[in-house]
Amino acid sequence: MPELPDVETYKRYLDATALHQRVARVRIEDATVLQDAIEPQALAAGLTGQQLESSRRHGKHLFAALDGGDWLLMHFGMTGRLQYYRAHDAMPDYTQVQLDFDNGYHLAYIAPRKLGEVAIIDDPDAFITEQGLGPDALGLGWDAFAALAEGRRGMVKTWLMDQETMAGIGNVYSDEILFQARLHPKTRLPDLGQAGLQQVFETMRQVLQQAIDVQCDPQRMSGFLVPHRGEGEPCPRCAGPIERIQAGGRGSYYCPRCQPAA
DNA sequence: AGGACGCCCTGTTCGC
DNA sequence: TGCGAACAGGGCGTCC
Repeated sequence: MPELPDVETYKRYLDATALHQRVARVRIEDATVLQDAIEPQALAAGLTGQQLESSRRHGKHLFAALDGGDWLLMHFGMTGRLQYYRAHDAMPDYTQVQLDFDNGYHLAYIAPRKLGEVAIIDDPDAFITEQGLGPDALGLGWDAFAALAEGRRGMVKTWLMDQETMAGIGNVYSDEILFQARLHPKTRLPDLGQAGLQQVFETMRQVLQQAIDVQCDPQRMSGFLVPHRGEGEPCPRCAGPIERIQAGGRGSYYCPRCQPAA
């Protein structure tokens, strides 16, 4: 479930571990995550001899600048993550792509369900435009957020999750935002009103920032629905049973007491 | 435009 | 105990 807060946490992890070391070798254990965007040989050639100089995140995408000018692109699908580890430790299970640095350390891109993407691109901004990604959800101000809602009549949940509207929010955090804003998962945008929309905006910012602050550790997310995503789990507000319904084609967890239908 | 649905992908969980 | 179905969910495509 790597969404914006998770990928931001990965970014900080990468920044704290893997920058400014020369890539001595690239291991491609399984090319599925290259998604036909790049040939394995081209990925290896593009990374070997390079250093990761810096990184930036847009929504759920992470980009690392190479000193040669290109960028390493990483998307994590639903199970992807990074692990930086010592020379003699075992390669983590489900490592798909790994960078071996000249200091002996490794950076593993791990994705058990292979739904992510690893590639090399020359320009993140062009990539964002080509993919049709909207602005990063955490970089949005109120005016821009309100403008994105204009004319939209669908569910708030699917709107928040639509990466072309804004980038970064997925199923888990859209549920969380609606839970904390006390809105039913099927609430529609026109039913919000100006005050309701503002409430969603403020809750969105708060939820994303708080998740980042605790490095997405569910055990530290007090008051969050995240650690209670399961039918019959106790609601963190009222202790009533959490329910699951389909909304926007995804399983959606919510508290029927705290989030009554409008 | 919006929404339901299927597919990709595979480890884990659950029901019989 | 074992086996298959359901589920997890980001992203994409299709159809109504």
